[in-house]
Amino acid sequence: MAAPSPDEVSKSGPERIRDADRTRAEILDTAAREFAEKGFDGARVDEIAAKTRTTKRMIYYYFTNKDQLFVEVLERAYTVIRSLEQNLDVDHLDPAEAIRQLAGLTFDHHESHPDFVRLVSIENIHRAEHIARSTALSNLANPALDVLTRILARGREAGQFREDVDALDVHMAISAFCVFRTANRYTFNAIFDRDMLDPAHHDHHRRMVADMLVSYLTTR
Amino acid sequence: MAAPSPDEVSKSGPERIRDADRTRAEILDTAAREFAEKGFDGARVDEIAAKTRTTKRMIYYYFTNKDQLFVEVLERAYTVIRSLEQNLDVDHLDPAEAIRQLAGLTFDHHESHPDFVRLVSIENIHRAEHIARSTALSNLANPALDVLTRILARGREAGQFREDVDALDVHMAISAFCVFRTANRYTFNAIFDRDMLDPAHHDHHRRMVADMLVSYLTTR
DNA sequence: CCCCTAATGTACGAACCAGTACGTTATTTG
DNA sequence: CAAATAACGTACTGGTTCGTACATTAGGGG
Repeated sequence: MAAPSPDEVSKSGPERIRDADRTRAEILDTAAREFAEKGFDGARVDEIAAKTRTTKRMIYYYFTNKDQLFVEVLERAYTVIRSLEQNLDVDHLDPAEAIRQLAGLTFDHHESHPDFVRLVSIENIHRAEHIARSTALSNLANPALDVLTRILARGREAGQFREDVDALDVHMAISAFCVFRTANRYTFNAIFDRDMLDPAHHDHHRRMVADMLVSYLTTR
Repeated sequence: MAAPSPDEVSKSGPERIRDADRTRAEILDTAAREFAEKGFDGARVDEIAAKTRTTKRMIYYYFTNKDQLFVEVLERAYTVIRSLEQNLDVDHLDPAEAIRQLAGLTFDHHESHPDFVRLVSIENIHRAEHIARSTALSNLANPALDVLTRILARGREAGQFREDVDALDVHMAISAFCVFRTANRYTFNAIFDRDMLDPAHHDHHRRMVADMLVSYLTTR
């Protein structure tokens, strides 16, 4: 909004005492970590403030209240995976191989962003009320869906893929697998004594999603 | 513990003014609903008490504190699905068909027990700290795993199933799919405008998990 | 039938926590 | 460089919430 000169502050330092953008971003970062760690109701605004170089007053100055802060945390978290998916170019690949690429990308993202998965879990406990309040999020389509739709169409035309599945079904199946490993890591480990995120299973699981989807799609 | 005469109180009524078992069970029921609804930190002990025919004092009398109450809520929730799985008899079926049965059972349970799925989500946000504190839960094996192990062994012997998957992998994949529909229902609906629990998708999804797993297992 | 204890209710406290009133300083703009 | 405003800090409050001290009663055992 303000600060129209992003060049001369490139190397971050304590030159600028007051920096709205930096303060805002720092709050958002800390809040994301704190919400992911403790849940919405478990997180403390005072604690978030304490872990920032600024004060609680600033949180309310920039974000009005705790709910709105969580809304903007979610907005930023979703933006990351969206931009990642946008860079996916698989139109030149064999449909089956394209599915593998997409599954791999989703797998990698969820594995390397556990906080994102946790934030989504938390938002689901709250019945997505924050997303509903965010025009940015409720109007945000998923670029991966367009990609998927094209892959499926090509696969069907080539006679390779079954006809009774749409892009959302496939996206759901891939997400389910990738989300579960992080979202249910702790109860699964407590009960079955297996850490799904143990590096020992990484390659196997990564191949497993891709194999599952491809074998399913190519079975008629 | 007390109440050694379970016969003459069969038809529930206000005969017995004081009934430890009834009070305890009523608290547990209400607490389960409240925790599932609001999360651990969102749930209020006062609110749970208010929705019971007894008082908050009784909650602390029977459960010591909020954490222990949640522990016992979890214990009861897990017991339900465990006993369900125990009744599964698929040793006489073709391995592929056995997998379908197991997937169907898991699918049905998760669909009809959204509160269980939510409680597990909540417990994962808290890193399974309550399960860890419960000897009953951390020592509770999953009967479905033995069933699965036998199915996989038979499938491999018959040359139908691939060799590089174990029972936990399969259980994970099935659970992931079934859990996701309920656990991520709200964010998925908010963003993609599709209610995964809409009856319109029920049969399709139910067949989908089974097909995915069977096609995956039978592909070498 | 009386006493003892398990079961229950009332009222309260102390800590916590989201949010704000009020005051101050840096930065920008004219 | 002065006035305006954006950015920031301190100290506080009002309501909430887990947990408990204390009082009471029902019901079973002797």
